[in-house]
Amino acid sequence: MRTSDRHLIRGFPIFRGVSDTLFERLVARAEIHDSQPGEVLLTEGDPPAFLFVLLNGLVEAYSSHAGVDATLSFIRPPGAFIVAAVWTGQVQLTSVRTVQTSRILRLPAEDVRAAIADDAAVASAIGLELAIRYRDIMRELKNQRMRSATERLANWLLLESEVAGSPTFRLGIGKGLLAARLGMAGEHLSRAFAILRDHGVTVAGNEVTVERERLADFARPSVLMDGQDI
Amino acid sequence: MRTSDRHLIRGFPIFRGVSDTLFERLVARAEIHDSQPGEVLLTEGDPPAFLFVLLNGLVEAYSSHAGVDATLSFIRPPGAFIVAAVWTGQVQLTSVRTVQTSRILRLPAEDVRAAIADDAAVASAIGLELAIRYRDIMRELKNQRMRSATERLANWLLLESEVAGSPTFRLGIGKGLLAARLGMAGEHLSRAFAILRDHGVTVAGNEVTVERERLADFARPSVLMDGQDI
DNA sequence: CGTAGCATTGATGTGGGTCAACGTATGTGG
DNA sequence: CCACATACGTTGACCCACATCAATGCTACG
Repeated sequence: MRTSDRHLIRGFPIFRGVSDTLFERLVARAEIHDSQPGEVLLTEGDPPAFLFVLLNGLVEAYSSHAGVDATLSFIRPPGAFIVAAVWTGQVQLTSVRTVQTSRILRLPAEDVRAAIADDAAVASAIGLELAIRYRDIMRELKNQRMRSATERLANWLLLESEVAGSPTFRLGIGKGLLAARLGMAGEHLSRAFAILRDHGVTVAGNEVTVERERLADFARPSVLMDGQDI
Repeated sequence: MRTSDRHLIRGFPIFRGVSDTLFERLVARAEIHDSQPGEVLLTEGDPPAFLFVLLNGLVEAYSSHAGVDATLSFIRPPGAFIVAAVWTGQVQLTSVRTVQTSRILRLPAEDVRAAIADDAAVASAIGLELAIRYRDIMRELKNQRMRSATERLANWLLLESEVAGSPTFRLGIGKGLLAARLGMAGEHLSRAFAILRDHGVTVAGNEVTVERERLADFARPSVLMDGQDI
């Protein structure tokens, strides 16, 4: 691994508070992998070979069962994925594929497990990442159980606009994928957008403009379901 | 805390590999609480005051939003709950209430956080618990997204029968609660049971008998969605 | 300028929610 | 021991969110 890469990743939350010695030990056999959209990084049912850290890009956790496909979550930098599988040593529950061109750090699972067992700072930092992932999925489950598809879209738009820091922004992803992410059919997404026209949303291709107040009245966002940790 | 209680909890997975010194430090300000069905143990939106460990009984994580209530998960012994909120120090995402008479250990959140920061064995053990919770919720999300309500019921019954080690067993909980747990209305649960009569399920009040093979043909269980970690 | 994706629109089907009525237990007090 | 109340489960009628299938439009790109 190049020194510049080493510098880049040293600052990642997954290494927060970790001593130089431990960092070197963790990174010794690590690899950085550049990945194109659509590349499958790991497959559900396999035992975890690496802990993955997303340096930049966007990645999708998904699953197939009995002919049904579902998108379960997106991971964005500086998040890590399959932390839980690495920690328990059990088989992975989801597959993961690249959505946007991404740069990914892979740490051999056994090295990670050894470091966790040895060092409180490592365990603490990776545990924090795991806790963030947990809360992410929990919010997703709540979102799924307690809101209609249109409400889910409304809250997604609200959050995107907030992250963009502007009422006008572009969807970073295709509408098909957005529909999957929100757990609805592509056709239904079109109709949901149509409904939201009455609640302060204007769509032009990939560009969306929202009147936040009006949309929020409809969406009823909640920090306990939207938002995101750190 | 009494010595007998101290002995009981010492063996719990959450303390696996933890030194006597750390154990004593963690337990110094801990309390054991006996709780009746229906008691609310903690409320979503509050900051975590304790890490909870379920010694015995059954407990339900749930949430309310905009007039909608949802049951999100059950925790059974020797599981812990709100691990993620304690780890991050952020507000709790769910409320938790007792379903069956339960005995619960409460460890002050700050003590837990301090111990995690200090000691790899503690961080490792509590992180493992968190990983198990993560995988639990992930399976639940998959279950929700990729199966119909009737399929969810079928797989629940299959799993219960397996845990009971017998094709005949009693539902440990009321049907109303079971419906909530499976994310469906009580009325629909009745109909789902009716459908499953054609697939090897016989119900008599609280007692269920399943022909496993036939039911499995319908339910199509998967270790990546059913089952449960340790 | 066709052809290959995507996205929208329309028609129709269905899983599952909701409301209401009706059982079926398990009490409780007369 | 019966009459009645309360809680819980079932059944039926109806409705709606959302899926599915099919046709059409839109943009892009060789």
